[in-house]
Amino acid sequence: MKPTYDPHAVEADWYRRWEDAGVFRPEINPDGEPYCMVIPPPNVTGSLHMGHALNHAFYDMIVRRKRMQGFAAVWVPGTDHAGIATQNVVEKQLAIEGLTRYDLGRERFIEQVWEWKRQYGNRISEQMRKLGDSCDWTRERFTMDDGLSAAVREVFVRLYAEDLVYRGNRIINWCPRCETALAEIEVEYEDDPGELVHITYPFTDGPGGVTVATTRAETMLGDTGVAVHPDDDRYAAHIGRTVRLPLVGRDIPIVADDAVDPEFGTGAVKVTPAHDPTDFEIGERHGLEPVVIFDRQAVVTAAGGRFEGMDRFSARAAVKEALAADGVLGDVEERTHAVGHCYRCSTVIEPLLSLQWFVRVGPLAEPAIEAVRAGDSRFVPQRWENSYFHWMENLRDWCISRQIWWGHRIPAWYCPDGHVTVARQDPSACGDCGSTGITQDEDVLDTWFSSALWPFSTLGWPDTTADLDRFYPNAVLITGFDIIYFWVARMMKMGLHFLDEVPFPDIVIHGLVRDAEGRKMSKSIGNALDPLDVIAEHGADALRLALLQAASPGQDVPLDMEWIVAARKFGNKLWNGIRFALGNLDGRAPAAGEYPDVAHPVNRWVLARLAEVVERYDRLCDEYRFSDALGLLYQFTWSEVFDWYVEMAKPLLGDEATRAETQSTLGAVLRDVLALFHPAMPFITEELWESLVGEGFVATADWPTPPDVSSPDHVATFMDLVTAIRRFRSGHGLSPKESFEVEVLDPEGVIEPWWAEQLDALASAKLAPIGEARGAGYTRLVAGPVQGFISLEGLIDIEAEVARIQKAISGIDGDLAKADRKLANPAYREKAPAEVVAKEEAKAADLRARRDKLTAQLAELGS
RNA sequence: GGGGAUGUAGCUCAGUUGGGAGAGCGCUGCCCUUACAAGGCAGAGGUCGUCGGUUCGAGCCCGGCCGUCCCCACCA
Repeated sequence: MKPTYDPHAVEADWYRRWEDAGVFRPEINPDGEPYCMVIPPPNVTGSLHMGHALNHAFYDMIVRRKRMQGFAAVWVPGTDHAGIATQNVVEKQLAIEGLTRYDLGRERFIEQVWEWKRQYGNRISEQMRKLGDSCDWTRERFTMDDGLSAAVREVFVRLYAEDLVYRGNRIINWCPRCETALAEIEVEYEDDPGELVHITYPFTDGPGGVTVATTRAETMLGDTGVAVHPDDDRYAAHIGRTVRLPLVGRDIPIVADDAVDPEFGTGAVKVTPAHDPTDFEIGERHGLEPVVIFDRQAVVTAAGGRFEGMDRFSARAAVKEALAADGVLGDVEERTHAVGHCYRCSTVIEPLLSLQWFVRVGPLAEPAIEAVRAGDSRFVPQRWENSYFHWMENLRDWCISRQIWWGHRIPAWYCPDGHVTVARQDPSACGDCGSTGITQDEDVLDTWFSSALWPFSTLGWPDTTADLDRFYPNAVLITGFDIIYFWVARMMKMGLHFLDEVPFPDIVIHGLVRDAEGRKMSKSIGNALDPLDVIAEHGADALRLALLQAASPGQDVPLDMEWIVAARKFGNKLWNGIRFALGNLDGRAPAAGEYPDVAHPVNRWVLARLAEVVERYDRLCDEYRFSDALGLLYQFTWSEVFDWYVEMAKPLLGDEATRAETQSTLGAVLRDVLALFHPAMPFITEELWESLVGEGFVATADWPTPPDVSSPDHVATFMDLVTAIRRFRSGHGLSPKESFEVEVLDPEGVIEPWWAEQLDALASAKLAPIGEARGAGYTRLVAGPVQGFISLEGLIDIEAEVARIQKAISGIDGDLAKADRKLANPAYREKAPAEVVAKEEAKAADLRARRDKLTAQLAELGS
């Protein structure tokens, strides 16, 4: 074995070996309880980023542990066709050749996208292999494959039959660049600078007029009314009158509507039903006709008269200019306001009246809310439930049609008479009138429509498959809070509606990966760490461990290269710890699950600690507290196993009487450490397992369940003495090589023969038993059950010793004062539990005794 | 305008039934002790944002204030 851990060498080959052996298939534990997780499907165009790395680290931590625990555990991988995103990528590629998708036509364009998918679509799965993600690739799915497309169609048809899917003319969010409708949630609002423009609309039946305020002057071309609040005294007299729309010349009525806020602007609102959701509703209530003035690229149409052909921003300037020329333009004040942007391309959204398909979400949301209230699904951390409830209770219907080509085409056909046929199989004639002149809806479904079915469509639904039967509901879903609404809520709705069961009982929410300064990692800031670069430099194990340790439940994850370097150093530590063991074991470590019967206190101590650690580690993992779990294991491994146990094992290995049991103990402990770390650091642990255990994969080894060994309590006393001696040495600048004689008083008979050998090895100190406490000329090291004294003869630095003791005294004074104050309080004695009081009394007595001894010592030192 | 999170060591963060303040990194000193200098040993460093309340006892529970961040909402 090489003396330095090299992640590249270690990570090169294991993935293939695991996959070849079928380790990642649930069939490897044929009798195990099912435990299924489905991956949040990455976009097929995607490349692995830190968010994936974090999410996958959680998933893999869970699935690898469950597999070792004997579950028929499976992590189902797959990718999402990502409608708009993928279409954009391919369109950009075409643009290089000077082509648009219209040049190719629908059929050839889609074929082009499939071609792209064939060529680049498995990039991300290759990257996942580098991360070590233990997915069952034999079950890999794609949201546009035949099975999932069938599921999509089945759901659409059934929802339509139940009147939960409908087609309607509504104001939707339109992206003029993508040329498609978007759902509410796909719009990102930002506070952008803008201006509030005042325009006066003159009365048609007399002098004067009404002044309205707007941030979108150009939409006045589509105004068909002016609205005021019914209780607004300023306008009460004008309700029912008409004004003449400047530039256009249309006569439009003044109506009264509750939706108007009298406090805002002038209290009078121009109403543009075709281009504003609120205005649309006002228009419906008052019979104001919508006038559409923008086309699909947000260019003014013929309805805009002389402004036809201008895009909306040019039109805004031109309209203002024209209004000013007409003398009806009033104050223009600067004002920031929330402007919607497309979440895919950031283009400013245009609210537009158009005919779209919608999901009626109210009836679907109810059971999904109830399921979380009833605890059928729980969020971890729980506080996300509030957001979930708030969201679900305020849903608007979900616009699911998209005017793009890449996606599941809506299975609806129209005949010349306006009948709609929705069918599982492509029909050849209208379902109502039998007309054969039918045409299919041009639109495709929102990508999230298919994502919502993912927990069961991947398992074969609507067919009744063995996998569906076994693996639905899934065990747990892990995701970032940013897609709770996009995805989690919708899976809940669809899962409950079509399978009558929540898709997963546990929903674990994690944060975003941020840089060392706490900024969101993004390509534009240039602060994004590329997981593949990190893996290339430090290995996937280091990346995974760093992410898992840094990720407190539900919190954002600040990630600095230093964390990764530290994690890699831990890998090196592990590597060398095993190297030591291999040099000292005669054969291999005991097989998984085997523990030696041990007699020596040091060996018993480490096994007892191991048992405690495993128990706590398991509990933390079951609560999805991986950061705490790994922190615990890391601490145990480095500080206790390596820093203490391995050092204490050295003399034991050299002694014929203790050699064999110490070899077994060391082997068993390190073997279990490897197993416990495996879900977090799969590669290095597998490599080391091969050397140390030499049998099977750690990936399929039994999860450690160490025996309940009673812990010898005087090992801790011994460790205290060692530390005290080292501290004394360090405080006096004494060489580590210079041997000490430590005189020990042992009234309780705690000291055993092994102390002498160990003390020599760990602290270069010799034990000299004494009958009574030393006084003048000595200094006291420890004052527990065992007291240790060192002769000050020949000790140069008396001053340092005085300082050391004084510091110790002042430290004790603080604690003692606090304890005394507490004990002097009658209310405390009365109300605090007896054991707490007793503990406090013992503490005070101990502090007092130590203080007295130190004071006496100080006197003896002549100060 | 609602809702949520957060404020603990120089930095990033733990601290879950309220009962003697922790980790990692950084920093200081000593040490190349044959598993590991990507290491070992020892150490310094905190009025737990602030004010008040509950309690025998508060980093933890309650309220006010200050700071930072996020989400939601039809401010035209």
